[in-house]
Amino acid sequence: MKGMKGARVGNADDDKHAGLSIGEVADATGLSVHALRFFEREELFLRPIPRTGGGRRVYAAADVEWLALCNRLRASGMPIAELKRFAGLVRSGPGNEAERLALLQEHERAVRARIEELDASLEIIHGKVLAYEKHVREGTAAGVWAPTASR
Amino acid sequence: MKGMKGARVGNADDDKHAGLSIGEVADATGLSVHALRFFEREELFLRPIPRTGGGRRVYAAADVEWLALCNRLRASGMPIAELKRFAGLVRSGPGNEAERLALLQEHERAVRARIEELDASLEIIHGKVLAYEKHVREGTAAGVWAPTASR
DNA sequence: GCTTGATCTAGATCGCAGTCTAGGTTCTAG
DNA sequence: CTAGAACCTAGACTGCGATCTAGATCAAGC
Repeated sequence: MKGMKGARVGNADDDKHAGLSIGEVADATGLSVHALRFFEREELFLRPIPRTGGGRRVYAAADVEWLALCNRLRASGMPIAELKRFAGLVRSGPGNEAERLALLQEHERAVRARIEELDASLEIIHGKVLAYEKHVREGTAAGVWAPTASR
Repeated sequence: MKGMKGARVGNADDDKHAGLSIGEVADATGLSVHALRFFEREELFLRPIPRTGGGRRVYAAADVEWLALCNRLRASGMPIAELKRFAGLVRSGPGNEAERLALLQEHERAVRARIEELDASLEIIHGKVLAYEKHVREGTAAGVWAPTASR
């Protein structure tokens, strides 16, 4: 029972999972323990993460859920600074929902724009792929290949 | 006629545009002159860019076309290192088309995967936006908002 | 000829988002 | 009691992709 991380054995909350260690949260979210500490320094959590008597972080399921959303926002290109702003809004409680909405809408807009840009690039790239496929298949220099000329 | 950069006045190739200055290429491609020099150091061009007697770079239309493709590849997330590899393949002339094709196919695959990831994130984010819109409209706490709890 | 703007090289610096290190401390199984 | 895994803090370092600086040169219009 060495590599069992923070699971307090025979603690009766083996199932209830009252608190999670940083390692468990890392496993659950895919973030590294380094990243989790970094996120905390950057104030990306919705609350100060509480500690055990020994000084270790004790996360709740809600923190993991929040991190899952953070992961989505990050994966869709939201910079840390903006995520931080969002976290700050949520942290300061009700009353700023319109602001949060605006932030999310703006991000949604950005993501859609990014997807469109990728679609446009994809079209070009796919065109190149087709040209090269044809070239490789038939030997016809339909794309452009001369080292000096271009492409 | 001060800000006319590299256009050689009355040189008869006002229209033919035999050679472009770095500034003109910057304007044409959206890359900064710094970036263009950086690209050259990184060997991303298909040829050594020739110089005037005075040591200034003289680009050809083909270079601009190549940069346009580079921009597309970069915009779709291709790292400089991979672009460099591609440039190297093209530079070394015919005979490696299959390798170029493989590189482009792999990139196409990566771009499609990235788009799918963004689509997935977008769905989540849009869901949040809808929840917040409803909340702001109706005051119903349908999303999750408590500062301590989560979200 | 002189001023002004564009360009040159080499190298330093930047922002982002972590990642890693050093030097400890805490826990838990055996 | 002890080994070893997991954890702690503060701060240094990394990789990428530029971007900027310094100090000089070149080119064009007046």
